[in-house]
Amino acid sequence: MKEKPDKDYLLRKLRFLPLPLQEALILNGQLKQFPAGTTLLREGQYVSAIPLVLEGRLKVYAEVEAKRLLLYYIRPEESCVMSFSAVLEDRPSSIVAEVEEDVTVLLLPREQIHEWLRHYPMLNHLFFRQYQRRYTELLQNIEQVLFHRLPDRLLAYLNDRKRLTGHAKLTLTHRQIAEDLGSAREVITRTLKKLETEGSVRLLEEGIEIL
Amino acid sequence: MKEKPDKDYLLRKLRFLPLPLQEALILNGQLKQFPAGTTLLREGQYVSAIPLVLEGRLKVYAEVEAKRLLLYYIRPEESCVMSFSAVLEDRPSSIVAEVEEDVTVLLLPREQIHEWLRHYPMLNHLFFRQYQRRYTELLQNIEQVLFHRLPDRLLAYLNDRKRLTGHAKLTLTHRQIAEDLGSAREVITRTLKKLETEGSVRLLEEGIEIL
DNA sequence: CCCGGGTGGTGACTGCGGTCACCAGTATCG
DNA sequence: CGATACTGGTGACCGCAGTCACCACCCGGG
Repeated sequence: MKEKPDKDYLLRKLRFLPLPLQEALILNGQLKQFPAGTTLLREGQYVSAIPLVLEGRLKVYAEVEAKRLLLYYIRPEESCVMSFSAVLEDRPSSIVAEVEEDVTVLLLPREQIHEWLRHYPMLNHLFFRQYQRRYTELLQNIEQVLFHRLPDRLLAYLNDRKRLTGHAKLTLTHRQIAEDLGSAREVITRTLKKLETEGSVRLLEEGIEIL
Repeated sequence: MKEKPDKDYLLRKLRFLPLPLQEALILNGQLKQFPAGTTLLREGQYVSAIPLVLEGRLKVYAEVEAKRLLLYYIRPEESCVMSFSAVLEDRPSSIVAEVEEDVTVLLLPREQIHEWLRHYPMLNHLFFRQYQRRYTELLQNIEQVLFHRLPDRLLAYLNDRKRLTGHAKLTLTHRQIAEDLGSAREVITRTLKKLETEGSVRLLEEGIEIL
């Protein structure tokens, strides 16, 4: 029975949940930290725990034959719906999760999940909301891909990043952007130039400024 | 208090659910039928009930500026996740639902849903599975759109239809296919020809045969 | 009967964006 | 110091697929 020094931290981070659920999660969850750049989950892997992000940010991709498409970000108080399905259906993951900003996650062991879902309506509700959010996000994404041209998609992406980071100046390489959008580096360069002449962005040495 | 003559029918169709839940659904649900071609739900509409399909088939589209993309089908014992979110979050629908084969649906009033979700773990589980299924379907869809060419997408679509209807001969117009794939009629004609020369399909007067 | 609506079929054009090849600038490291 | 490996930048090319403008059918209704 080792005393958990993290308990105060956890209690603070889990305040958005009802108390009995907090206790259960703290007792059975596993607190972990990962530095930016870590790949938490690869395609085809099985998942043994559902991650609940407390701090930092994860990026989730679909990956097909070395090509990637950014699906969504996981921010504090959020979780990963793909891991839900992997756990609830016991199927391998079809996505890739990477750490974008150093994260602290609470790993919820799959054994207890079903029971918790029954006992704590709040957790159930949280999971539902997650599914619903991710679904509409994915839907918007597919609409972007199918019905909008690259300039629009790129601008939408940049605005997302702006909201996400809180900065109007983004320090992203063209290559990174290309990967997130499933496009090519040169194409992004060209398109950014185009957006600049249109006055939507300004290209600086330090990064891209959204106007 | 009118006697429900549909009760036997409903009991038969709801056998996949536990008995108390069956009773609750039968008591409060509304049985409805719609002929093929009916549009049940338009973009921007609010939803007041969650449809549970008992017979027939619905088609669900995303619609953006007169362009469509087929998202999924709803078959017996299934429901519509977009209506979940519309009900649970009280937001307007962003999709279109059409009847493809005459359907019988049981409409579950939104007022009771939350309570049922709490009281009947089975319903809760059913909803989760629905979300999960739709999510992976949508994911596959987006991968198709982004990473695969039209011939592949078309072939995948045709094989879906084959599984769905059970017939290897499909009676679809090129226009219908184009709408489902968010493409254009002429393009589908061309691509079908290409698939025929490759030996993947055979074009007959009565329809398309999948080989 | 013709007319209007639906089918499928085809050729020509076009543009988006992915690919290739290459260049220059900068930073890091042995 | 040169070697290497990142970055962004650019011009040429080209293929997929969306669009336009047709045509030939076939069918049902007035």
